[in-house]
Amino acid sequence: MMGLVSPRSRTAPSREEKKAQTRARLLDAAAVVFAKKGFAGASLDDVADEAGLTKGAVYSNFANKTDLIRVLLDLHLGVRSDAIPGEVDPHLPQPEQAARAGELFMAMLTEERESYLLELEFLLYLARNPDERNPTNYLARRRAIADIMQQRADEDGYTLPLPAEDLATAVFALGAGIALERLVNPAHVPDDLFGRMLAVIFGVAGDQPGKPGSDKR
Amino acid sequence: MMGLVSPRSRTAPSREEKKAQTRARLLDAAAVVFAKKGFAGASLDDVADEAGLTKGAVYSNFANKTDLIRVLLDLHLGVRSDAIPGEVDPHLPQPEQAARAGELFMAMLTEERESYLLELEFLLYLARNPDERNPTNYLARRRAIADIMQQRADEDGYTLPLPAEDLATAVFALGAGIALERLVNPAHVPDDLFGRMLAVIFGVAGDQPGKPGSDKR
DNA sequence: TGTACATCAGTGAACGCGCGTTCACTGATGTAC
DNA sequence: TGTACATCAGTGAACGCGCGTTCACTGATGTAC
Repeated sequence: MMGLVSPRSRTAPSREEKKAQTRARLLDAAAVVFAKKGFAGASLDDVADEAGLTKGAVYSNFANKTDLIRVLLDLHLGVRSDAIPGEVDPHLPQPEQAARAGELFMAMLTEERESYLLELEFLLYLARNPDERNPTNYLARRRAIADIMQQRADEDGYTLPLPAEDLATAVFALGAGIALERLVNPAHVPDDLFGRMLAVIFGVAGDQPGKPGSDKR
Repeated sequence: MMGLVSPRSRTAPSREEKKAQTRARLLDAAAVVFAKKGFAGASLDDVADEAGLTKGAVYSNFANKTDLIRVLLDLHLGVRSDAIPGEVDPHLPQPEQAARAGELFMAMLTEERESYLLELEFLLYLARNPDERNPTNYLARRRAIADIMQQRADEDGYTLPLPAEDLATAVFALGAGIALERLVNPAHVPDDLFGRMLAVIFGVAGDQPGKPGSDKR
């Protein structure tokens, strides 16, 4: 998100700018390192090294390791998959929307295995530290998806098989479960499984095996 | 003086027996402690304390911490949910089978939160250590479920919406995702969500408006 | 504009603690006679 | 049956290392005049 080039950019960067930059580098490095080794398994030296800095830089920008984890958590959780509904053309027929959404999700999993590892680490952390303020915008995200699903169902004149919010929860859960399985056994999960399941769930399950003669439109 | 007992129990236990018992106590303790703190976060002192023993007992029974993790992994992975299909009465109508299986799964989640935390820790471990021999009997379990689903579909005369193996993968994934969400936000996942989704997926989702009554052959 | 001083982000070394691992030992169990 | 020795599971102390955290310092940036 670099906007207009400020006059500053010809000058030496200000202290504030440099500090913000350092902080960002540390957070990026932490995301990489924590995904790879876990919160407990990764050291602050690992993080600093990955960022090309020293541990002192970490302590100059964060109170301690836990604080770093919390800030990172606020920054990352759930960001991954929020963009998908907006990228699916709502004018396509429903089964193709399902297939397309499934495809996008699977592509994301493949490209950003690391993000998902980090997210799992976050979820475990939250599950083990329930006192921790839960920064999930989970309910807002779920409502957003639920609204989209309801709206498209209304427009296209079909009925959702479950209340929209519950369906949204289930779809998230299915995605998370598929992601998890893929993380451990990539070969066991076909690429189009998520899309096909979406089609089944939304009740427009195209052709079924053993049922010849079903026509695509 | 207690009366007659089996000869063994009057005798002092053999060395071998005592060792096996110690090993079992350590493994139980490790399951508890690793679920609570994670592999990296929990120390062997924690494990030994939980078992009422000392670290030396751990090293007398396992080569090192990694070995303990591996043995525990072999022992626990996937054991949780395998029993469910056998507990569902196959003579019930399909939607009730779905509801019943969902109910059993949810009850298990609630009662054995710790087991699922441990399983997640395992999965993360496997995802991060792909060299590790993957001890999952995952494929066997999947095939077993797939066979059961196929068989019941055949008997009751309906068609599975996806090839049985893929459907089994998806059902596992849905369960895992629901479990994950529940772990973090127990209140956000209705108790009967899994059962209702199973009913939807298996195509007997009560009445769907706009779809004429499906007849069994 | 230049000069002198103040600030403070990041450095690098140090500290102390907890951890995984090792090891000499002990005392109960097993074995030979 | 009893006696003498061997074995070995588990103990408890020790070791060394890596970690989170602290701190005196440095040198670039900021400020006052």
